[in-house]
Amino acid sequence: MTSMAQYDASDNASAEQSLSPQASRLREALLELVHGLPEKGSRRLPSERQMMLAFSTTRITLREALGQLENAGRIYRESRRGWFAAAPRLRYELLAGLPFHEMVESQQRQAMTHLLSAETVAASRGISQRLGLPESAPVYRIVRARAIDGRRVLYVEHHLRPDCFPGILSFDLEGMSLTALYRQEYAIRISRVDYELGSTVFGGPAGEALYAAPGTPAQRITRVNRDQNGRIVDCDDEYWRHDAIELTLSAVPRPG
Amino acid sequence: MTSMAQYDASDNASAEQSLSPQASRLREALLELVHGLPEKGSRRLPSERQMMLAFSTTRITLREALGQLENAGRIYRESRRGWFAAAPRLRYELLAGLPFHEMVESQQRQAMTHLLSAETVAASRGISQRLGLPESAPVYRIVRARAIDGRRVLYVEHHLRPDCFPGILSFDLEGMSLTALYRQEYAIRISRVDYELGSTVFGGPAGEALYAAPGTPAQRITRVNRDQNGRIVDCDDEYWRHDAIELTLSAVPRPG
DNA sequence: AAAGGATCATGGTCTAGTCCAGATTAGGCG
DNA sequence: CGCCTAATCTGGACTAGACCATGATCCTTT
Repeated sequence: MTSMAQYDASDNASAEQSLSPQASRLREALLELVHGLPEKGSRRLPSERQMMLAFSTTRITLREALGQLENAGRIYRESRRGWFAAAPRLRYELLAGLPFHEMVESQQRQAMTHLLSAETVAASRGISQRLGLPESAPVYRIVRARAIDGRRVLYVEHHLRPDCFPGILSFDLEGMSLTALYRQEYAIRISRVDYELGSTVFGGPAGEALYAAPGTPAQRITRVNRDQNGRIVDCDDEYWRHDAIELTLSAVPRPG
Repeated sequence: MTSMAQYDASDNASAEQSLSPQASRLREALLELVHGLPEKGSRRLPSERQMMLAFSTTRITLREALGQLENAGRIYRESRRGWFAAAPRLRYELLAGLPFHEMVESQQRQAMTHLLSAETVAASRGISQRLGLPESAPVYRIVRARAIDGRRVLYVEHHLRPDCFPGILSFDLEGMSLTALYRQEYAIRISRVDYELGSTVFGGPAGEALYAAPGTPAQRITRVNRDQNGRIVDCDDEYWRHDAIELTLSAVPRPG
């Protein structure tokens, strides 16, 4: 209880109390280190070899402790680049329907979008099913990486029905929000969403785009969007660095 | 792509493709092993030492691979007991408002609840804030562990406002759903919920109750419940084995 | 000043062990 | 047949290294 008081600043009394007693010394030391980092500027931890010497342990043991703190979302790593202290989580209100930039900036943080690709592709089986199209039908695919305060935390793949958004690929997809484009250029507004949330790991393009080491935990958020007429217009697959978000949701349960 | 085709049966084209090339051999072999396990009966993997010999590698390397599959939710471990192949995830429809047993049984699986404790305690700071009570005010705390098909996957702590549910601790809290009790005995129905979802790790009572090794990834679901008059009546903290669930949600976004 | 290349540091991967505590199991005893 | 104990097995924790590919940096060359 005492040793873990700072392990998680939040008030969850029951998880995250006393992890294994042996390694706790190391984790505590690491958390102290994390807390000692400046708010602004480099949130980078010393190199593994430095820390290993400083705490007089081995690399394996150190990495074990780092991995647990990574799972807890207190620190993260960029592949082959080092370990960093995690920033406070972004609060992602699922039903607010806010574009990424507005959501981020409303929390006094800086948002940035990188367009990775925007092209017409043949729909995979899963995508075609979700969009209600025949397999291999042409769809627009827009892939973006999004950053908060300079750190890439989200990899998104959008798949759009081309019949709903003809020629959308020629717009400025890096600067504008898709939902704004939908509304302004196509008079389509998202009025129903089906979410699916689950945990996975990074790997492949998503991992590379976010500099995430393979096997790192990730939060998957899949969405199917319908317009005001109930027609499915697009779907998207989001892969978040799991330490970067906290999802919130306020609603009326169905059966009441 | 090819090697990872079976790595995740779902259709996420972009994450989880090619993890590190060296360890991929090991992961593939482990996944084959997992797929070779019987649907019914023991889903247990061989001991680490056996696998290490079978794949002619070291324990450290093997455990690294196991850890990545654990993060991906393909396998899980019970502390000091061994590794097991994960079952398909339970679909948890957040807004369905279904009691645990109904949710589980509607998916042709077997539910079980273990009452760990039910008592009056002084509210911690966080709990009192969430319930709108002064700090250290008495509250009912009900702690339960819940299992699907015999495996404990959920640790829940409920905190109830005693003024809303006088004497509720003397009911059968193991066999009945709380929401059913609320409705039948107190004429209270939950008509608004505030969710908060995030990733953490197991440790402390939650970890022990689920046999989860410390540092294992967990899915936290926190909820504050209001009755038909908008009054906060209780809140709960759920800690799920992250491989055991997939959250779904279908709703109308706010601004449209 | 920009481009290119060489060097160095870092994390990623892996080997080969040891010791320990908790969980399981097989016996033995009442 | 049930209870208890002792032996065994298992994962948890840790030591002490090594090699490699990539990322970062600095320095030269153009």
